[in-house]
Amino acid sequence: MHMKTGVEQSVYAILLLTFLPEKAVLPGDVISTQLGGSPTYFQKLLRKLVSADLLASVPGSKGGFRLKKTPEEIRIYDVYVAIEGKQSLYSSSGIFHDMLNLKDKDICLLSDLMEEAESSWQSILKRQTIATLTNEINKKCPKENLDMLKATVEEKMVL
Amino acid sequence: MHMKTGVEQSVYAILLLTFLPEKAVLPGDVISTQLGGSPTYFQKLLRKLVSADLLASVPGSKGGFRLKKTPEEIRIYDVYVAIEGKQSLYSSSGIFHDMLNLKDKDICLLSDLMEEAESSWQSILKRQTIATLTNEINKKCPKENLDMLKATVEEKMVL
DNA sequence: CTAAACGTGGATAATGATTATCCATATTGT
DNA sequence: ACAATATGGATAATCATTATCCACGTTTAG
Repeated sequence: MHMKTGVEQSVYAILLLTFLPEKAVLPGDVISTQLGGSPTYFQKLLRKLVSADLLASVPGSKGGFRLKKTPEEIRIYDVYVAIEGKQSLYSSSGIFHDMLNLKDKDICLLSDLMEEAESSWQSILKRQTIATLTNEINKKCPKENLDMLKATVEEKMVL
Repeated sequence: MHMKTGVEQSVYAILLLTFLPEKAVLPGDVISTQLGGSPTYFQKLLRKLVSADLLASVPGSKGGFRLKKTPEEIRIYDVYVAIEGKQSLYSSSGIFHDMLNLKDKDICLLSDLMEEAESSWQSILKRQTIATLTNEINKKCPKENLDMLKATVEEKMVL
């Protein structure tokens, strides 16, 4: 049981896009080379973020991706759902049914507990947004490195 | 990201063992046929539960498994850890480091949030024990089926 | 109007984790 | 001694995740 690395990659990709000025756009290749993952898989991730309405995409030459919502509106939970889907962490395999020879196939002793645990987990992920992460960047990393990153984004962006 | 089915199987295996009288023991094969999983894999699961000190095992003819703790002492969380291990749901892939060219490889914007979410999730799983599940059995399943299960256990147990 | 740069979508392969099987060994009861 | 059982290791099968490739549509530049 482990969270997909795609969630982390997506969060940082979105973070990168927060440095774009209004209406500018960043090509997928630039994003993936900056973050260092596989370029083709990154396109798939970005695609999911577009489907989830977190990013907007512009096709064609001078195309790329930009935020569709403000950093304040994008919760970490939204990114998680965009990549992992809405399926819950736990789902009964029907073993309780087998053990007791029950007629009702959906009875499960654990489901209530697991749902409660998961929603407790989710509530934390709903509390923080991309905006809160950008605030923490300054505390966690030297200004120098951050400025270098911003410079790269401004250099590579289009429009 | 999905919980292993082994966790659910283990919980129900333990539940089954709560029906054993003191000092009696149930062979692994009986457990797996009653729950309907793969027998050999079930042995592996039971093994992990023994290592985690939740079950005691008796080798040899007339051997098998029994609880090593009372149902009140076995938290769902303990079963989870026994099967899935102590590794956390999230672990940074170091992508933040790559993105910003940092020297310190362990900086990650998400780790605090994820740890908080996970510990919130765990706290729910620590609240309920096998004993609380046995209490709920009576509400969720007809007495008839439960009695049949208990009869089977008494028939198949040894010692 | 053509070419180049980009995103889209589908098919499919590579990788890795989980589940399952097999076998040799040790231990206990009859 | 033999049968039944747990143990532990090696390994295979299965499945989800990650990665690659290619054909296609759209936009911009020349």
